[in-house]
Amino acid sequence: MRTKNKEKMEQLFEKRQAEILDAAGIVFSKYGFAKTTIDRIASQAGLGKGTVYQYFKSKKELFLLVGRNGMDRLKDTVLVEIEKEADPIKQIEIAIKAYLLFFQENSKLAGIFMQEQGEFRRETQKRYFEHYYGHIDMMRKIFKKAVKKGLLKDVDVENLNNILISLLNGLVYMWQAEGMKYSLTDRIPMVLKVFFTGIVKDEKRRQKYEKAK
Amino acid sequence: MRTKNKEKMEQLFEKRQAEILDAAGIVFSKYGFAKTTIDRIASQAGLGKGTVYQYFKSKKELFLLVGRNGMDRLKDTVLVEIEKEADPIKQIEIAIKAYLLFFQENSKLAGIFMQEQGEFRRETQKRYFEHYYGHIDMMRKIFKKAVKKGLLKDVDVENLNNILISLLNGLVYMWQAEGMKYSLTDRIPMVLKVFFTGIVKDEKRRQKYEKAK
Amino acid sequence: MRTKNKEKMEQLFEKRQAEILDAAGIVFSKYGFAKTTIDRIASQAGLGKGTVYQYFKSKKELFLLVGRNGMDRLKDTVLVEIEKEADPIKQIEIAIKAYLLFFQENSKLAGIFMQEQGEFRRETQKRYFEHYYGHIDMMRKIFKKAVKKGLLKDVDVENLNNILISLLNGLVYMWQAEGMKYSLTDRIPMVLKVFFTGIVKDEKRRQKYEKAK
Amino acid sequence: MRTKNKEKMEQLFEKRQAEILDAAGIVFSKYGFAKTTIDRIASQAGLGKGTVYQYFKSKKELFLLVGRNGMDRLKDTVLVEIEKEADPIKQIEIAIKAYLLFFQENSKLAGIFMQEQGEFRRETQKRYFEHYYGHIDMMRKIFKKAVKKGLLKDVDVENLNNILISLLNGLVYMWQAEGMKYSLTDRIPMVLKVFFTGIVKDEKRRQKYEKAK
DNA sequence: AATGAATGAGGGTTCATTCAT
DNA sequence: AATGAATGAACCCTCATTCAT
Repeated sequence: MRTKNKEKMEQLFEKRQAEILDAAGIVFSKYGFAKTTIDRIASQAGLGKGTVYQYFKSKKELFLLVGRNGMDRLKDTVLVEIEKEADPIKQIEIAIKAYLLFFQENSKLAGIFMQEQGEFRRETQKRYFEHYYGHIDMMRKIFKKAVKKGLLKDVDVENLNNILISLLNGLVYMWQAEGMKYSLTDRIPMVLKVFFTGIVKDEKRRQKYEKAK
Repeated sequence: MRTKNKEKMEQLFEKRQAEILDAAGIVFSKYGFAKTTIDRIASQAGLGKGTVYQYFKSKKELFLLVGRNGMDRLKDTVLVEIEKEADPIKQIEIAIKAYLLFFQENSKLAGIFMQEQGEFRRETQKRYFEHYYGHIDMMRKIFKKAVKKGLLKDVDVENLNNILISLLNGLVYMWQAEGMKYSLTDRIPMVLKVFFTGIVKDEKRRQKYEKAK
Repeated sequence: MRTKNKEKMEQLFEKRQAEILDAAGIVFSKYGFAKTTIDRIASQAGLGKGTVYQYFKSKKELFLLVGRNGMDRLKDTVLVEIEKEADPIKQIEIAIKAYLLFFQENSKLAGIFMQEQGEFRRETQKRYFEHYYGHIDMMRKIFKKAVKKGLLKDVDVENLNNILISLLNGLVYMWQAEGMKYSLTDRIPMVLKVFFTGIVKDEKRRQKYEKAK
Repeated sequence: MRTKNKEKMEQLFEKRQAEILDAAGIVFSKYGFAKTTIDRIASQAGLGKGTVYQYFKSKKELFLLVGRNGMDRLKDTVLVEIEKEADPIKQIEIAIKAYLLFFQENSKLAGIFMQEQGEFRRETQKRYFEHYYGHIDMMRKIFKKAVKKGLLKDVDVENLNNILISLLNGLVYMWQAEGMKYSLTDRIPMVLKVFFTGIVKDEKRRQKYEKAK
């Protein structure tokens, strides 16, 4: 009986937490960190201001958790998709698709990640990238496998991974910055084409750029 | 006489403005927008707080102008370099190099651009990209020329341009976010290789991704 | 049957009340009024926060009752001791001893009385002294008796009483303020000597101060 | 010129500080620490809230400084009076008079000292008594001199000093607590009589209490 | 022109109190 | 009767901006 009650309480607690996190995501993404007030988050969640503080100890923590939460979901989403495939090249393709689709569907998060970098980079640098890691590391392994199998050119995987992550982030940031006026996922074929095959036509010229590792 | 005096005054005014802008750049990049106080900017510039307000109407304007200023310098730098070359592919190569070199040498600006996106995206969206435009448009023309000359694959230039800008921005952001622990310019060869020739080795597979426009 | 049940209930109620009062005494004396939270009192009492409010209507009332409670115990203690003696001078001696011993053994209360004066003096002035009264009045009567019997100099009893109470309170306050580093009861002989016989040796000089009533 | 200007500024600064300290003294003594708002202090001083914070870094600091300030004035006042006399017994008499007169004229301070003890004793214990020290030490020296000269009974000076300070504090506290309904200075003759000559008439009984040191 | 003292709007946070379970 | 989740009033403090000198 007691145990059951306790469980119920915990479930309620987590439900509330999630509700507030959701509300916070909406408000933060709409107004940005600085102009968001706890009052607004509370009323967005249909709660009193004090209640928010029962679940999160500060505005900053709440903001950071919205971000972390999104990160986790991003990683999970990508992971789930990747595991459906065995071929490394296909996996890269899928990861790119999943990544861009995720932000298309969770566009609020793009702005929040950007803010987090801008506002809290100095303090959360390490923590921030620890969370990226799951994702980055996943990609790194795929790249390694692909190189090993001779499917990819023999390049430095770290470097390559860095480039892909940068490209994807950059696409999302730009999309956000331009007001999400176009479909992010529509860009996927072109991204794959460029990333996989490059843009230069002339073979002689291509050779020239193949030297890099 | 009068006129001369007036000119002198104007020169002095602009010199002061530039000094404050410099000071602001240093302080904003160190503490971020929110934690920067006008007091600190003033004392960094060796001036009184009130004086800052003689030259700029608000903290926000000052911040935005630091950004705009950087943007202008970025555009000019890239432009100057590009004009030294006639070959479009070389121009692209040069633009990439100049872009990354610029941020390596003006690393403060990367953080400021990031903040600007995070804090003021909502309000400055248009103005912000108007300034990117100079730069973006420049690239667009080069891509067009290259496609026309048959040096590049026949792809949608808008889309392609978008991808390159995203890649470069993404690289700079990530470099910043990771604490500028490595050399940004060292990545150039690899960036060129990927962007120009792609990463996939197997010809059959490459074909598959060439379909996109 | 019913009555018995009711009595039991009342006993339980009073037991709870006393428990909470105890807990409150501990917490208030440790953290002071302002920094004490009802939550802490509740958990010190092993109860829920809401329960505290079933027994006391506010934090302030609770605090004041802790004080009043202590007062009552002080008065009772002194009274019990005094009644063992008939001689007024002895009674004064005993009262002084009992007073100081009480605070030595209930040192928490000294701090609480001090706070009460500081925080609530303005509002509780009358109520506060009504409770002192029992004690003060007791002393007054003894002084009167002693003067009447010619054991004490013929001085204004009100005034004298005031002085003794002040002296004792002052001793306790100072002892508290200095961190209770010494034994309060060790001071008793000296207090008696001063209060009963004064400190001036020279008889001529003594005469000079005897004029006051 | 510059120097003169600087001096003027400093004078202005100190004048403002003193004004705020005064205003704070009035408000704190009227409402107590907890119920005093910085806003009220500011408006009492005829200033804006922010200005108070230019001169004092927190409400607490301000409160503590009001106290310390009073302490210093008390010590100075007593010192000045004492130095007018050479005879130790007279000096004690004068100190008692000056002490009680000071609080009669600065009755606000009594409440503030009380609060300080109640609210901040835990944190300021040492600092608090360091400030009493000037005063206490002064008295100690007088007592020593008086004992040495054979004017006082040969008792432990530390202990005696403690008793006098306690008596005086106690008188002030009680006077405060009872609403300052009577004149504190009117009590002086009686205080001197008791402290100097004691209250017991009967010589045989007096002997009994003379044993203590 | 340069200054920095004065200002007060604004919001994060705490916690006594309430009330539905 | 006991509980503790929900509440919102209350207040400290910061700092961009103004303005008199």
